[in-house]
Amino acid sequence: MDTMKGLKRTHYCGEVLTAGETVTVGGYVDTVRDKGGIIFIVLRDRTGVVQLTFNETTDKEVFEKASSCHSEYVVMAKGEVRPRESVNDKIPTGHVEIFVDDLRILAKAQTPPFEIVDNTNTNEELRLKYRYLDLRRKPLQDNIIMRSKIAKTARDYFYENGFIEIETPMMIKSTPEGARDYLVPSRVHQGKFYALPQSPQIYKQLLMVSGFDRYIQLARCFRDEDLRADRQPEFTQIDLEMSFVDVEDIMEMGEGFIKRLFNDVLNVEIPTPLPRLTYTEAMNRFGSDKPDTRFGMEITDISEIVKGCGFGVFTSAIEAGGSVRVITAKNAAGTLTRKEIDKLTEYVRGIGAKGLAYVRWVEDVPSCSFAKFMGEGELEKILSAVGAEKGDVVLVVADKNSVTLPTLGALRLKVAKQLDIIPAEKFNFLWITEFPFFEYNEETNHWDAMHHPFTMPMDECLQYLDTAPEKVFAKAYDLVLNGTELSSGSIRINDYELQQKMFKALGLTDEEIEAKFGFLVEAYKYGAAPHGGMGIGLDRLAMIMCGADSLRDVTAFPKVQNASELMSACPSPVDKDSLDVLGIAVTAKEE
RNA sequence: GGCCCGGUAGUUCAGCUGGUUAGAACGCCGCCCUGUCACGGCGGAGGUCGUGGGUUCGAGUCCCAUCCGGGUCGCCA
Repeated sequence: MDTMKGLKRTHYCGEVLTAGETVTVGGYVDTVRDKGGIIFIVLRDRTGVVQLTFNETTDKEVFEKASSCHSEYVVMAKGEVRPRESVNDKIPTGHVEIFVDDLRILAKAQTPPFEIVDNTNTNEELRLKYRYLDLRRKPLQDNIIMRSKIAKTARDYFYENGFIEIETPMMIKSTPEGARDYLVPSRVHQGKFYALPQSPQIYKQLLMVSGFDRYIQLARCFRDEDLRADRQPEFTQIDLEMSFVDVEDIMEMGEGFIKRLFNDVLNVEIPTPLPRLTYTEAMNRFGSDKPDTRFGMEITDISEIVKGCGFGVFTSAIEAGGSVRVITAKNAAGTLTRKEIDKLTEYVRGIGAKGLAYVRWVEDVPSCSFAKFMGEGELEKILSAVGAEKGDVVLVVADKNSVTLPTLGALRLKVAKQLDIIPAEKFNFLWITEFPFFEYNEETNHWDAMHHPFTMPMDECLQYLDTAPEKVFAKAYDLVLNGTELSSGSIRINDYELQQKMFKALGLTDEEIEAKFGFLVEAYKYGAAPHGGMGIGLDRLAMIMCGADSLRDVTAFPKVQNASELMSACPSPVDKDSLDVLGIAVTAKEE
């Protein structure tokens, strides 16, 4: 093994080099092409690749060393840049090569368990076990580098707008509401626990009480809930809070950031102001509070048309206060065969609907699952109301609104994916505004806060707080990108009396308020400017900007579905002494 | 916790209604080759078929259980 004594790197592999200069590069051996009397080594670092050339007759010793190199060896090479005899147009450095006169093998490498190539189809499980090798691959390196650019742009933008970066604690008081907390046992206070923050919510509000006015943090957040492709148990939020502001001010700041970010990082122009939908409109048109607006297939309410028809499933849903709604999949009759529609029916049953009616218009006479209940001309009326034509498939759900809308919303996405009508290159941003403040919990029979309990109701709704919770809407706004919830924010209650009233409306007793949020409500007694903020999901933002399908592709060391990390095999048991110190006994079955 | 999909050389896969010695490609090893760049040529090694049971004369293949991974529903104020 060699040392790098006497060598100092002068260039990265991906840099465009000028013929004639002498350069020193370092990197990983990508491929060795041994032609006999001449050897080509492709050297790779995070910036790209460059070809090293060795000639047997020029320097036997260097040549021998080159021939002993294998994939993934770590080497440094010094030599003269020369134009190539045959140019490779496929790579940026393809017109030159480095004719090496000093080669150092700094580290040998075992053959990796999978090839380090850009387009791998190696099982992700194996790649995650050897994550450090997977991260050598260019697509992942590019993602991680783009994520870094996003973080830098966030800091640049918010610093320029007068924000102050402040770190809030990672070990905080557990407030067992919403998502499950990750708990950290205390050695000093046996039997007591810290929680890892689900977000810095309370602390950033307190920073406003303290008068910092504008706060920003790239905040690590933790939620002990099951994973999804777009959900990791630990994640990062671009978390901000501002004082002396109302809804418009924060949305404006958020939009400015998005515009700047996409321009700086992707060179994409995002037109502002971003489109807005109220929550109610989003639900009615798209069946979702995070609609993907890159395609149409909006929901139509046909209750008025079918309310007198002979189909009991429709009429009874309407009579019970629900509705009959449809989505129309254009030119889908070919893809959505009877068999496929049966699958969709199974799917909607799985998410709470009782069934799925359909019209599949493939022949001159549409085939309709409820045709025998339709009177003269009724089906035609429905089809014309929803703008259906030959070749289309109309999917119908009848139920209470809390079922029809989300079901059709989910169906809309599923069908669009099946039909492959979602344009991948679009970035459709959308604000969702005017969220209902309360959500009726049918299990507990009381009203829960839909956002969090510190959210300010809209000014004109304050009068209904005691009398009609369903009429209260919140100063809350979500930012949606291509059907993914990117950001969530609100104006907070800065008035002590009002906060007390909200807690009461949510059914919290004085004791509960004191135990959970005592220090926070106490703080508001000492005066706080009107304030609000938002938290932008950095991981999801990076995922979409990289065109990745999973957060794992933009997270250096991600967790898998059961929340373990395959490389280090955590979580793991700890020895008995460690538990004894904490006063903890494990009663659950060991894995 | 429920449902669906997957697990066969280092990797990606094939392997029929159960039937000789489980194949291919890439990778790896050896030899040859002075302009390759998906280098090429010749030769070679490499398999507890995720694991444990069961059915059978015989199991990669059928059955049961279990582990691991992915997706999804629940969950995510």
